[in-house]
Amino acid sequence: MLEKRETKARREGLPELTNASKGEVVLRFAPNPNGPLSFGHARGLVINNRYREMYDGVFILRFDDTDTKVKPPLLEAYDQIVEEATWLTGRAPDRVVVASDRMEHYYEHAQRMLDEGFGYVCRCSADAFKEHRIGQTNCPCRSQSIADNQALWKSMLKGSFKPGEVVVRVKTDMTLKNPALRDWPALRLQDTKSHPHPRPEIGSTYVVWPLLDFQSAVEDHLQGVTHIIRGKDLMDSTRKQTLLYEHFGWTYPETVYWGRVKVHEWGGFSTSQMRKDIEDGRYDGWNDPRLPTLAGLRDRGIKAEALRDFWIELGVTQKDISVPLATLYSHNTKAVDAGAPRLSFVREPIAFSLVGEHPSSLELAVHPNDDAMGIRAWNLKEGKVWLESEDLDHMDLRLKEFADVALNDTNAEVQGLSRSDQRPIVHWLPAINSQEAVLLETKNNELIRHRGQLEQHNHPTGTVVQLERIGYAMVLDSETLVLCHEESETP
RNA sequence: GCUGGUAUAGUGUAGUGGCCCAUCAUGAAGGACUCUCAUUCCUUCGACCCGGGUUCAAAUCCCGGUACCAGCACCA
Repeated sequence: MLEKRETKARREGLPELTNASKGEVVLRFAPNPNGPLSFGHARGLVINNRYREMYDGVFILRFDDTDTKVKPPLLEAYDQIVEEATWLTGRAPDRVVVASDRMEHYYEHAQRMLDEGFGYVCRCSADAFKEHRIGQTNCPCRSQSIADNQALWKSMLKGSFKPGEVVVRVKTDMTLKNPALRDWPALRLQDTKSHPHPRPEIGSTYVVWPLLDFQSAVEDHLQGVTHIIRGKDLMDSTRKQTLLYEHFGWTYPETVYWGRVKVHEWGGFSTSQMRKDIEDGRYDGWNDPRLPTLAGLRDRGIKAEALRDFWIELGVTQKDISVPLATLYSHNTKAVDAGAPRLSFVREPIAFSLVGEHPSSLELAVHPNDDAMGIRAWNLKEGKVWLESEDLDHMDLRLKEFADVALNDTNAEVQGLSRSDQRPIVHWLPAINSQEAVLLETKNNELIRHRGQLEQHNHPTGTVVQLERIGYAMVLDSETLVLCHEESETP
């Protein structure tokens, strides 16, 4: 009976990792620091970290910064990524590894590859080699002697070749079924004179640089990585690297893949494109609320907890998926509501004078479900109040928590304090308790500025409040707020 | 073209031969509560890509389609 119920129960959280035992799991996540972290990176961080938690393992953050031209690293990104990862996972990475600091290790292994004859220096052009790959024929360089390879390698290191002229390949088999695996390139040359590495301590020091598949494979072994969780676009990487591991006599880590994720509301944002757009001034910075970056999300009030719940819920299936932001927002609402002080914000305010008998002050709850959060005191002596112009299509309104009123030109006549009928309830604000403010809203990649009157408060910058009848918003400064969850575009 | 991968409600997800006329979340619609278009609670809607086969029994195994995605870069 009991067993039946257990097997029927829905699996919670992530599935078990194969071949994993507590205390012996080493995981890593390796972004390219060519910009700060994006929404998609959060998946790698969250999933890897949850597994670290489950198995009491080690989590490594690694910077794969081995390309200085196509995807040049951004110097500021290194620190920012560590900081963002810490924010997201609630914990600093156990280890931070920077590939560009580990070049000697990669050289050492390249050397060994040539010495032991499972790698060679190839002087074919990219096009020429492509022919060999398609035709399943060996290129002439493949049969060079070990001594020739060693000599060529020395010349490479000395800088006797130009980028594009020579490359180090892993000897696999040119007749392999999968063309992607045939004698794949492991290291190449980069012109670091005209494209220096942005880290000053690296700069133009090296001309020979490892490619991802080689660098990553060697580094995973050096760091003792046991499980790799990566996108399925890297499935062939696994196969290439497994071939290399066989040559070295190593055992390849267990791998798990996830599919592609698209967000309905965001098209294809690439880090390189965002970087360009920011430089061109189309966005204010990496934390612009319109951008799908971690910084952008954080700075408009999306909590790390919501991001974590979101990604754990999606799990690690290999399906390519497309998710609406509404799902993330629903997680964020859960994370934020109980602690969000309520505030009144009147957009496009119209002034009215309160006439008739009424109390001179009013006390409102900071949070309707939590008395402990205190009260808000409003002063009604002056009598000037703000109403939202959109609410004025009715002349009889109920001012929330206060009174039934009848509107005429400029007066709001108090008809009674208790609710007497089903007239609409609207939010409002005494002028004396309010100040001018702007509410930012992202919509269709635009930034809309709603001007209005905001209830005075002393919540610090970064507080997520709830603007009654509008939505959750984060305090940016004394007169600016940003809406956390923009309205859905497809109702 | 070659190679590999994936297909469960609108969107995600659970499910590894009988507990499944299929789980949970989200969404939509309705309702309760509430002096917010919030929160909370309740109800309803809605799916196993198609066609064969194996089996007493298939979402689950096999075969064949179809669709979508990825790799075949001196990017990561």
